[in-house]
Amino acid sequence: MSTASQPAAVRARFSPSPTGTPHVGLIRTMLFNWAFARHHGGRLVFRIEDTDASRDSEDSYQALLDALRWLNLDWDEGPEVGGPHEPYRQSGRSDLYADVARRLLEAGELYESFSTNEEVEQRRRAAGQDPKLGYDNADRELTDERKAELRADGREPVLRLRMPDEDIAFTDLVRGDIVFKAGSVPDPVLVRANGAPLYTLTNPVDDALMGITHVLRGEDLLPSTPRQIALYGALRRIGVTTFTPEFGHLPLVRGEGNKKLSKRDPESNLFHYRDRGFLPEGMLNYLALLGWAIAEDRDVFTMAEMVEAFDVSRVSSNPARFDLKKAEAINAEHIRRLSEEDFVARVVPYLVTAKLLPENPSSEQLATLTAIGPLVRERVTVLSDAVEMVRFLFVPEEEFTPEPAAAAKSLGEDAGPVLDASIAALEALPEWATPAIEEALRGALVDGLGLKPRKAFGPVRVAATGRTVSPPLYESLELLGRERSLGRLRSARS
RNA sequence: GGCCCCGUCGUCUAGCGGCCUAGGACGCCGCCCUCUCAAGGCGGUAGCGCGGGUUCAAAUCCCGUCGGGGCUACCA
Repeated sequence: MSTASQPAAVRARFSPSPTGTPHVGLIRTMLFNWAFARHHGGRLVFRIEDTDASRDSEDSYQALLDALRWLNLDWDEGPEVGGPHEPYRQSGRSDLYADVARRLLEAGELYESFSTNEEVEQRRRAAGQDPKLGYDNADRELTDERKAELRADGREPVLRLRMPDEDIAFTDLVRGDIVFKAGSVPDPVLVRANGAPLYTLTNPVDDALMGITHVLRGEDLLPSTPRQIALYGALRRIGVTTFTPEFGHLPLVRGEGNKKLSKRDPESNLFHYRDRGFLPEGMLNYLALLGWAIAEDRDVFTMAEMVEAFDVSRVSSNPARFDLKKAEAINAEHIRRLSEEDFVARVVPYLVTAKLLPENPSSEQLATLTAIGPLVRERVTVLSDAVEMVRFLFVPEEEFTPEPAAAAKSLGEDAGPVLDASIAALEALPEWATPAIEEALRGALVDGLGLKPRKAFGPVRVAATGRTVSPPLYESLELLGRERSLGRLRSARS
């Protein structure tokens, strides 16, 4: 298909419908468009396709903005930033569509169609064909008299696009040459009988009006490409645009099993990951891996590096399964790369949500968190993991109590001597610091009681932190302080 | 059913005719380190769907076949 007059400057776009919660597949599409536009120094247009009032919602629209802002994916034209093609929400562009539709109809590119689904189905059956073949283009050559009769019957027509009777071929940016045989795509409805424009009209018309040069979207939209290219032909003939954009179809993101990740699947909800404490950079890095690789031997990278290296033609055409384990591993790596200060800043909101810290933590609390930070940073895969890991440091003393399972395992009968020896050794300490604590405990338990290190510290750990798994013990005790540490050991003893 | 897309370890991928005895990552298993858990180090497990053809040579090209997926609305 012709792409003559292709402009030099890249203009990509992201054009979701505000339905439901932001979906990881949708965000992956945004990410690739963003990286593509940024890599080529082009512009990214963000457009909201809200022409279906029954499904769209303001909440979903707000959630979309929220998601993009959280991820730091910005756009050059669109909601909240404006641009030369306002408005960027299709619900505010009705007049534009009506005008283009009228011109298309006058030029004979569109025609009035009165057939109901039932009638089409009947005709298909009568001809011995599968009704699933859809509309049969039967209304293409309706006479004015016939149309008048139908109108007199109280019927109102939809507007359909007259598809060309030839193969439609194009070169997909990720898949290469694709051909749809002539006659395999029925004339699509572009405008409803009530005059409301459909996605089939609004999407290509806006792309044309906004000068979009590259359309990167999910593979699920591949079958709609021939009719869009056909519409583009019509739009060029009536002078709405001078070129047809290039198309690239991104592989589907699948969930467990082989099915496309559905919006109904909780694993597809982007906010689910944010709530658990995925970092934006970790999430984005993983999403980028769904269909793209920065290098043969590397899979952790920053967005700046992605922008630098991104190349659509290197996007895989295989569907990709969303693998939570891998996503977590990538995220954990990004967490470890955080500076100490940054890690603390990012983890605070999760501690606040867990009610371990007040909205405005005291400088003392922040100092404690900063001290324990590096030790927990390498032990979490998502930020919310930090909550249970530092709980023992921030929980009100009267509420502190070892986890039952941990207590059952490590604070039984034989823990008595261990706790007694620990208490005695720690009480005698002149200085409450990690090296001294270690020396005292080792002396009392390993040398004194002859215990294996592995065995020796379990009861102390559970008594002091409440869990069998904790940050390193001596550091934890130092931060807990002499008073609280000894208090907990004593109460575990009784 | 029709149209279209896809087929390399369990998963994501590298591979674009010889560098492949198929590389990396996650996962999984083992060992080391070790106060728990991690992190880190070392090692291991596992794959070109199948059948033809082209070629001196095929994971790479062609055909077929089988399998998976998407779409098939007056949704987007």
